[in-house]
Amino acid sequence: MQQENRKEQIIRVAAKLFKEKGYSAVTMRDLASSLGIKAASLYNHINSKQDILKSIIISIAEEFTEGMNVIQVSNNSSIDKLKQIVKLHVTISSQNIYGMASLNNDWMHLEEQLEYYLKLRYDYEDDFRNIIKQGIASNEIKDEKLDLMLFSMLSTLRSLYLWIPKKEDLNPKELADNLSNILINGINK
Amino acid sequence: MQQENRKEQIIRVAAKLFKEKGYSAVTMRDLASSLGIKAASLYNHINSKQDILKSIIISIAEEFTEGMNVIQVSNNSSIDKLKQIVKLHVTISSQNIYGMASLNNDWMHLEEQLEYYLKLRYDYEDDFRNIIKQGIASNEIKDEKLDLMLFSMLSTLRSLYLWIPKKEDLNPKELADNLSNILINGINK
DNA sequence: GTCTATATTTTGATAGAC
DNA sequence: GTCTATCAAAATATAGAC
Repeated sequence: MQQENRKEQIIRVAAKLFKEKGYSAVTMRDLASSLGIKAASLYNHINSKQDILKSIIISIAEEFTEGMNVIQVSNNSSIDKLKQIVKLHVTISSQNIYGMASLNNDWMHLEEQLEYYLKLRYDYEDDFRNIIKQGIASNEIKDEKLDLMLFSMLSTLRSLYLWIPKKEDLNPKELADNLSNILINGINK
Repeated sequence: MQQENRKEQIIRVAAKLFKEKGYSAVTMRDLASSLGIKAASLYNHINSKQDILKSIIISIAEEFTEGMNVIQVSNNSSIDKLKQIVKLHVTISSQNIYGMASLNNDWMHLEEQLEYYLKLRYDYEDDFRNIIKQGIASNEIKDEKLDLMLFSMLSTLRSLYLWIPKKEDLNPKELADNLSNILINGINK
């Protein structure tokens, strides 16, 4: 396990505070105070508050993009690709509980990187939609309300960061399996 | 249709801005500017920024509570109660697109009303969970992963405010029916 | 690498004229 | 009901000592 330097520590603690109150409501004094130093000292390690947000969001967004690229080129069925997507979200969310909050709620405060972020996001949704579409074409998935199915699955997956921390004894693989089952087969007996 | 007075207009426009940037990032000057007046003039109609947030969130939270109370006392099957919950979310979300953003993302900035809000929220989730539980007991719903089923449905329903605006020609009843079908029966063919 | 001191802007909110 | 003027506090960030 690699050692965490001060900059990484600042970003990690910032992400935690951003999850609790949102990016805009967290001050550099709040952040410094959480680290036991003065606000001015932060600037020896980071360029700006903006820059912290960028570090948090962009790295996670790129993880999703890379994960989706791997899934796309696999030769699995559409349903299996969906299961891989669920696993991707569970894995990344488990490892970035705090960062996922910023990704979901504070992306609009990105400035120079906003356009880049939005492109990654739209491309991801397009890839997701196309996998469902292929599943409809191959008769694996119901041929109705494509966008609504996408929205429903994506909403649940994007909210995982809120739910995972409430279940301490969570096995990521088991969660992914159970969640896949619910999303694909519903709750009906 | 009742006429909107200035206070109601302020709250409505504030909710829209809060959805775009979050409560903390919207200044009273932003809000005033959107209304074509000066920030100081706002205070002839409202007490504080806090008070605007409270007005937005609490009224919607109480709508959910009232809706859930009606559903609970009905004599419907558990599956039908779940369908009513879906309809409740679609209806309230359709009519409060902007307010739903604050309810979901800015509730932590409530101050005096925070405790009250959290009570409404927890009670709502408990009622929702109990309806699923009854469905399991009556053999309507799969007997597995109660909390995960609850989380999955609630995540989708709470995100409706993000999705509804993208579909202009939306019929709330049809949306509720289609969404119920997806949540209950899944996407599998 | 952290501190004190400080510059500059921006914030929510009030007083009082019209 | 809106304005101008203003306050006091809080914000991000920098300079320079240690």
